[in-house]
Parts: sequence; structure tokens; C-alpha cells
Amino acid sequence: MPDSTSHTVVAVVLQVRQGRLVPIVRRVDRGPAEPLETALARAIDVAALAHVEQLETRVLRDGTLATAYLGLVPADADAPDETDDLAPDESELVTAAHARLRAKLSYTNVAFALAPETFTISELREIYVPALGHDVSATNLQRVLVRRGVLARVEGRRAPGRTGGRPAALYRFASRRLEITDEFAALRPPGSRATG
Amino acid sequence: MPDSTSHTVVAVVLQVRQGRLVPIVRRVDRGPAEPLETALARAIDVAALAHVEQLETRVLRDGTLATAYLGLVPADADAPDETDDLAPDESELVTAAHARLRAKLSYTNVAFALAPETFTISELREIYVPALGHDVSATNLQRVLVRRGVLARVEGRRAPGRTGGRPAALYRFASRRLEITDEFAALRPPGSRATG
DNA sequence: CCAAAAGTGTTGAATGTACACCCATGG
DNA sequence: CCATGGGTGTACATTCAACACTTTTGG
Repeated sequence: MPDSTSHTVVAVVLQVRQGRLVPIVRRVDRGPAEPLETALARAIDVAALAHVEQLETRVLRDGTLATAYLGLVPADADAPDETDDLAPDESELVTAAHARLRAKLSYTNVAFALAPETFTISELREIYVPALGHDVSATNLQRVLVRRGVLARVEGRRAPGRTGGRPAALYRFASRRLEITDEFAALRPPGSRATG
Repeated sequence: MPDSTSHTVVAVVLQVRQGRLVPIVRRVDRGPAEPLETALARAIDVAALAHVEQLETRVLRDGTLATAYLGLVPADADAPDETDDLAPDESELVTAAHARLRAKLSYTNVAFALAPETFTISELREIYVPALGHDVSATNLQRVLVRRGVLARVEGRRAPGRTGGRPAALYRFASRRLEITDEFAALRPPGSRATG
């Protein structure tokens, strides 16, 4: 029987691996007077997370109070093995984490936290597709992200594979901190057109 | 000295009054094994809240663990007096609540929770302006919300005041449950144009 | 020269903002 | 008949999805 006064911190980390969004879940009890971030850092290697945000706090089925965090790791980074036997509570948190990520992908630059330092547009597409849960064309992905100034060109190109094809341009995220790229879907303040 | 194992639930309620977004803050300690919603209900009359959502969990300056909720009350509803002497922690939570509200106003129908059952467009504008923190024209507000199907016409018109003017049409929110009206700012799934 | 992959041009639709103008009422 | 507030029409900018077409490579 868990102590009803205890507090658990749950790290829900997502990483794209081989075309799939993979969950890694870790939990620790928060010590008395311990900051949330410290407990989180005991649960997972926070330095490896390119982005972290708090997800939600709920009472788990066993009565434990739990605060969940969403963490994102670049596809090319080393990360712990996928957590496969998820408890129902954990499974719900993973779903919530994925929903949060999916929503933010369309109006922020969060994808920087899932992508390597530099990449081609097709490589980036292979990250967006599992993260969004639906298909995206490389053409439109490039257009939208370049127009918004989210992506910046990087010197050089990626040589084509054995099957040929034009060499791909390399890009990086202009910023690697979370930014809102489309602040108002509507109801913008008067006289605030796109900053060009 | 607060018990470091205790858990406080903070209700941050916002209501528009006389052109201002007014905060009401209440806190209660969550009892052992008590669900979060139950504690919240002890803090504030939840039935009076047209919308509630969890805001964030943090350790307060005095070491207490606190989970904050954002609540919204229609402008015409009775509600407790404004909480004026806000502690720094509370003040930060109010800021966070306002920020969350502002963001959601532009891509959801949350405003239903701040508006009376029926209203004219100018009345609605007087709610949006303080809630958004910037000016909005009644013209565009009407256009955007009607086009999105967020607002529906209601039988009848509001008679003009002493100074004359054309009688105003009455509207209501088509739904009074939170709905995302602009799900994807970009990167929509293929073949998913506006449902018209 | 052909297939493959990357990238650009272009079109059409949707959505928003700004602003001019028309409508209905009180005095 | 004029001031006031309400509402519509229209023009214009922005943004995006879709798709045709061009570019650059390997074999």
C-alpha cells in the first residue's frame, strides 16, 4: 500500500526510432522538500533531453500522487531502451504526452528536440511523420518551416545513396529553444502582420 | 513550517468584470487519498465554473507542493470577491492562468466560459478585449467566430440604448464544452480541408 | 539515357485584417 | 435629420496543400 502522502515524479520520454515514436517511462519518489526538477533528474538523464515540460499531475490507480513530465530526445542520441510493459497509468500518460507533442508540432518549433543537429528535409520528414501520426509531404514541410524561419540552411549537401538522386541540402533548426511560431491562429493584435 | 509531505490545491478563477479580468484565488490542503477534483471542489464552488483545467504543479516558496487549476466564470455569474493581496506564488499562478487563457482564446471556443448564455457581438468584444489583453474589432471577431461555427444566432435582438443605434443581433456559443476550432495551424493531415 | 531523389513554380482555396459603406434606432 | 451603434461588402494579404515540373545524381 503506497503512502498516500508521497509524491512520484514520472518522466515520459519520447524519441523517434526507425519510423516509430518510442516511449521511455521512469518514475521516482520525490524526497521531502525536494524540488520537482531534482526528482526528475534522478528519474532520467535530463542533460540528454533536448526539451522538457510538465505534463500533468494526477492520482494514480494505486492512490499515489504523480506529476508527469514530457521529455524529448533527438533521434540520433543514445537513450534508454523502450519501456514496453506499460502500466495502464503509464500508458495514459504516454498518450497524453504524444497528444501534447502532436499539437505543439504544428505551431511551435518543438521538432528541434526530436531532430539531429543537422538533417535533410527527408530525414526531418521521417521524424515528423511518426510524431504527428499522419503523413506529411517533404515539399510542404520544407515550405512551411523555411517560410516561418524555423529552419536555416547549413553549408554543404548530403551525397545521394547508391540509387542516385539529387544531393539533399542540409538544414538545422534556427533556434533550439521552444518557440511559438504561430502565436495567434486568429484574433491577432491590430496592426501586427507577419514580421517578415 | 509546512509539512513537506502535504499537497495543496489552488483554484485560480478568472472572470471579466467591468472591462477587467479579475482573479479569485483559493487554496485548500488535499486530504490523504483525496482525489484532486474533490479538493478543488472544497476550494471553490466548481458548479459555478463554466470551465476548469489543470494549470501546473510546483513547489511554492514555503516548500508546499501545490497543484493549480484554472477556472472560468461567465461575466454575468455571481462569484466571490476579487482576491487582491496576492502572495508572489499566487501572483505567478494568476499570470500563468491568464497566459493559458489568452493562448486558448485564439484557437478554441473557451470564451463560452467567460460569456453569458446569450450576448451581442459588442458584449462579447468587451469580454475578449480584457481576456486577450489587446484590442479586437467587433467586425473581425464576428467574422472569425461565425465562420468557424463557434457562434450561432439566437432569436431576437437587443434594443438600443438611450443614444440610439441599430438593435444588435443576439448570439450564443454553439457548444459550451471546450473545442479546438483550429486544430492544425499547419501540417494538416493530407486531404483534410476545412469541413465547411 | 533512365530511374530515383530533391527541390522549385504555380495554382487554387481558405482564412484573416482593414476599411468603406449601409442599416436601424433614439432624440 | 443627425448622431450613434450595428452589420455587411469588398479588397487585399497571408498561408497552405496539391501537384506539375525541373534539377542533379548513380548506374
